[in-house]
Amino acid sequence: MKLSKPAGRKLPRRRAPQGGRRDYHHGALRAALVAASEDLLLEGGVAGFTLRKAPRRVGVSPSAPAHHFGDAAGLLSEVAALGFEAFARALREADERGGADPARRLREQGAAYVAFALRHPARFQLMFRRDKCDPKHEGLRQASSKAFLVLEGAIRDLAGLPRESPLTPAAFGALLAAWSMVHGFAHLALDGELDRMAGQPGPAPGQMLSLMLAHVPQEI
Amino acid sequence: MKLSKPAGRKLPRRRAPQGGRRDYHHGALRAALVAASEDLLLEGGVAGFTLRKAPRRVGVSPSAPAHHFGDAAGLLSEVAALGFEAFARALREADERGGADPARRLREQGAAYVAFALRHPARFQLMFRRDKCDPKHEGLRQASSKAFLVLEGAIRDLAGLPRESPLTPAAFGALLAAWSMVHGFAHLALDGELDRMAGQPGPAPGQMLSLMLAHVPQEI
DNA sequence: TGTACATCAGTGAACGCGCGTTCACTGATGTAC
DNA sequence: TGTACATCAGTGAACGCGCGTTCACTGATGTAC
Repeated sequence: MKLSKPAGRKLPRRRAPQGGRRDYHHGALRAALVAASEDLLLEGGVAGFTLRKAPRRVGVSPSAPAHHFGDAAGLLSEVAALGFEAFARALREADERGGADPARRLREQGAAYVAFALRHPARFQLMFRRDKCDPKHEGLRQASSKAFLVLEGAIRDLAGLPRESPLTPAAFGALLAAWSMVHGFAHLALDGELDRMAGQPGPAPGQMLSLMLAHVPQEI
Repeated sequence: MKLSKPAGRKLPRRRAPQGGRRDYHHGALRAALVAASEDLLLEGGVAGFTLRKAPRRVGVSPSAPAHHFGDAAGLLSEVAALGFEAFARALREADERGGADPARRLREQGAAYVAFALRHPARFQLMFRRDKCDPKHEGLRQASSKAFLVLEGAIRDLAGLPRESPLTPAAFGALLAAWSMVHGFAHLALDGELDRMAGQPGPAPGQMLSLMLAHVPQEI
């Protein structure tokens, strides 16, 4: 029988806000579940996440997450939204590093895009797996559109278009080219295709990115 | 109790090679399992495939696939290898449509790359999920490298490099830019990002591709 | 041409596992008076 | 300031399910003599 629990391995599972007292209430369970989910994603990708593992990691019962998030999509949407917030921040910082030159801003954003994907592969993977998320999650929708607007801003300035006007077809093409390029590079790198290519004589993976970024649109 | 099977719903599960006789031996089980797996991938993506569903579809016992493929990775590797064969064929045909102009060949390949991904989303998804495949599968290795060489060929001709020489850094950058661009576009399209973008005023998804392909490297 | 036997191809019941979800419950917290 | 009570937050056992894998088995096929 496997019904008895493994003895003596109980980690202190809740924070004790004052002194050593154990609380029935966790106090910050919502945030703790999000953090645990990020760890799970990092370790096993989207497929490695389950709605049981996250509470287990926090030391809480399997039914606890339902209280805060409903189901898996609810929890993952929260994680993805936080990912997009950080992503948008990274893109904005890169954009500022580009100074007054829109072409340089675009290249800096491209480098930051790939860097984010490689530094946070789990977040990145999840962020573009909307099928795992709740399409009605407002925070996710807003955060992702925030990130997109940073890219669109640089394209707009490169094309000399004012903020409100619709994009011209040429500007649209440049936006798609830039976005697709860095997005594809990130995927190829994460899927191991670039390592496989590096078996042949050629530049090291680290140099590949800057060689490619030379082809980000310079003018519109 | 659920032990009894649903009555009267047994499809004829094996081919009867001569007349109506039912064989104990399937005759073409290997191919049938591969075909069933492709259907499963199409319906539910990589996550929708299981090693039990494929034989169930063919009308064969759950332990049958082990005989031919060992495990899930073995079966999926076969599917991925066939996918890469078809992919390489599509790229080669596109390359030929480009005639004597290497830049045009590259653009045609780009269009074919995306078209293949959108027409065979399940195959495409699996082909770049090597974690689901057996890294030692020889057919898969060869088929994928065959596809890659079609792309490399056009880049080489665009740069005026002979077949055997290593790629120059500039040629490498162009190769990465072209590949990443179409690969990223395919992913963005399959993940629904382009549809989401199409909510705003802008070109229709069908036009997006050709607007982007204008940015495929034209010279090296 | 016939027969014995090895090998091949597939069966089907059984295993233990982790999953998502449900359910009646209980301990802690906040609020009204 | 004290008390009653509603609400909130989390428990833990139980459910039915589909999964991958194992196992002894058996029917069909191919080969040697």
